[in-house]
Amino acid sequence: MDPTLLRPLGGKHSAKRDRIVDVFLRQKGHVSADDLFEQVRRQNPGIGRATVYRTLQWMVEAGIARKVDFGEGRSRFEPSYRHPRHFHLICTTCHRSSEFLSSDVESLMEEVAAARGFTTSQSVVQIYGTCEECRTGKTTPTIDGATTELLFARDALRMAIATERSGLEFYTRAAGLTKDKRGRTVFERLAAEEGEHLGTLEKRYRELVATDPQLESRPTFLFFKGAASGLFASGAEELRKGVNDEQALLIGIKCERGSHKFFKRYGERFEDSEGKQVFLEFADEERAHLDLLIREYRALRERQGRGRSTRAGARPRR
Amino acid sequence: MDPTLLRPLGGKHSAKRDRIVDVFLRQKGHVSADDLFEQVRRQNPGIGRATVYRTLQWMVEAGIARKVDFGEGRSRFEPSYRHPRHFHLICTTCHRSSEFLSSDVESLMEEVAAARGFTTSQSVVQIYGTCEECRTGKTTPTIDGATTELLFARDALRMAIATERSGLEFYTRAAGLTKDKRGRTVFERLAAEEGEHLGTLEKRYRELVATDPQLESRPTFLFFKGAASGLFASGAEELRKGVNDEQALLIGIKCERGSHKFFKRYGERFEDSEGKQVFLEFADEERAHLDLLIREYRALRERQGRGRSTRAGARPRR
DNA sequence: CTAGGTGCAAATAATTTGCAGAGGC
DNA sequence: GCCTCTGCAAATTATTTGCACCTAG
Repeated sequence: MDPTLLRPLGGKHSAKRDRIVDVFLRQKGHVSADDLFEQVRRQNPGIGRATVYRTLQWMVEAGIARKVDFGEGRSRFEPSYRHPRHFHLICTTCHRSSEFLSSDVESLMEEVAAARGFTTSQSVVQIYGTCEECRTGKTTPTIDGATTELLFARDALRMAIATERSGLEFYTRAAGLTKDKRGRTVFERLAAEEGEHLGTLEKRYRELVATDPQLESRPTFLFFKGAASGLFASGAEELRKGVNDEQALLIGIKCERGSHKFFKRYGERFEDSEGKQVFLEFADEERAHLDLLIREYRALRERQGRGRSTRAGARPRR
Repeated sequence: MDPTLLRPLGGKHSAKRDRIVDVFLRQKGHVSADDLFEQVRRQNPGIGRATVYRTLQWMVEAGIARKVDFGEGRSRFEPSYRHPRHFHLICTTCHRSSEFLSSDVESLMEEVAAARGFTTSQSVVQIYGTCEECRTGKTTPTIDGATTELLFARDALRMAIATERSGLEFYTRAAGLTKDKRGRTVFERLAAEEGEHLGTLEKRYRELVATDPQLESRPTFLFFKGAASGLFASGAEELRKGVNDEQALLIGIKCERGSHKFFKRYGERFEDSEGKQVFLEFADEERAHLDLLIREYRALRERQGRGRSTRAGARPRR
């Protein structure tokens, strides 16, 4: 995680190397070795080109930097500590590249690698083609390094909001449906908490958007069809079909499991430490919800005299 | 599709260029420009290095070749006419690479590109890490260019067999379950046809495996979680829960739709023209099954006096 | 006849290396 | 003091280009 932990790997400390690393980490987009050399040179004459190359090489080995190839005949580098794996759409006409993140692609790649007994250290996804602008002449807002962190935050928040919104709907509906009084109280409590989360997230979202008026109109950065977005929504859908108390609990358990995973996964990737904290906190709370629902489910079954048995609750966490 | 169609693009014919293209297309793995130059030189002295470079450049533009970068400081090339998009697992220790294909990754990438208004010409997925062999010392069969087509056929057949097998189970079970005589006949007929398909596919599979005794033990090449593999299987599962005639038809419709799509998609990619034909033929037949089921579904509803209405059948094809 | 293809050798461009000296531990 | 880092310049490597010549259409 922390790049400084990796730094000592290669040998002795050196002021010059530290300067290079420093300049590099401040970089926004993708630098070529020579770009970096010039930048370093400007602030710090007396550093040789070879040292920059050597340091770059060492940073890649140490996992601080990632080498990317846009097919221009020279390599470019990017700091790797942010989004361990983001991908590139590369326009072969204007030679600009825009980034995106896709959890779905990531997890599929993990599966494939695992199936082949391959231990992944890093993955590259590059899609070459023609960008909208080059094809139609219409200007589209570009995504440069500077904005990716904002976009990440924006999209993660959007998804979180969608999740909480449908969570709220789900629990409200479930509370209305549940006959058992105790169960109803649980659902009401959860609804209240989701509502609170929703408020927090929406506030953060508004604040974020306020920092950059164009932010909302920029294209999607984070693609994620999995767990989060549709989870509670489809749960609410199921409720509409009519279910009994027990089924409602089971659906809730499934949803919270996904929800917890979502907040955990993206919380860890947040760069903005405040945002990260919010997400990780929520992850914990969703976990607590999950446990609550599981307890409730067990209690229900026990009251029904069926005891703990066949399904769910059997693996309360993973 | 056919590379020869693209050949005239760049200008005049030239015997030398043709020689280079020829040697290149015969290549199995990933050649570097210099590798190719030497190969060409061997058979055909008097061809200059520059010409090889120029031809390679031109082949990439024309779509005959694909440039891949394994981070060795030089480019490698592969013929692109086979599998438009396959991906690489690259071992950073032994520097060997093995290929795989994943429909799921492909379709996700298509979605992302489309969402950004990006027209894709080619995509690169490279996963760097350590292969099983380098990590454990155990030797694993490698996949070289020579075997990918066989592996593709093997995996496509395996999936097809699994599909047909569960299709057979599904229809047999459905026939047993259906009360209506006419409906039963339909299911029986479909069961018979799936059984026949299954026979054909198993025969092809046996023949294929006979050509290379090690084929079965090689690792998976084609990863595909989507539509096909689990479709009928989950359909059969649903049947077990108990459904009425109408529901059985609806499930069948869903399954056939996926099945048709599967055979179509992979049929198109088959290199072996006989295998291709089988798949495409099956795709047509599955389509016919689909139409039959839809007709049957409508008839059923009409007999029940409910007429054509709300769901399914509304969009018989897409 | 002429635009484009080709060989060779020279040029370029990115990156690496040899070596003498500097600096951290 | 020793081992590693560093700057500089020279070397190496992959790829491109200039130019005179050749060849298909």
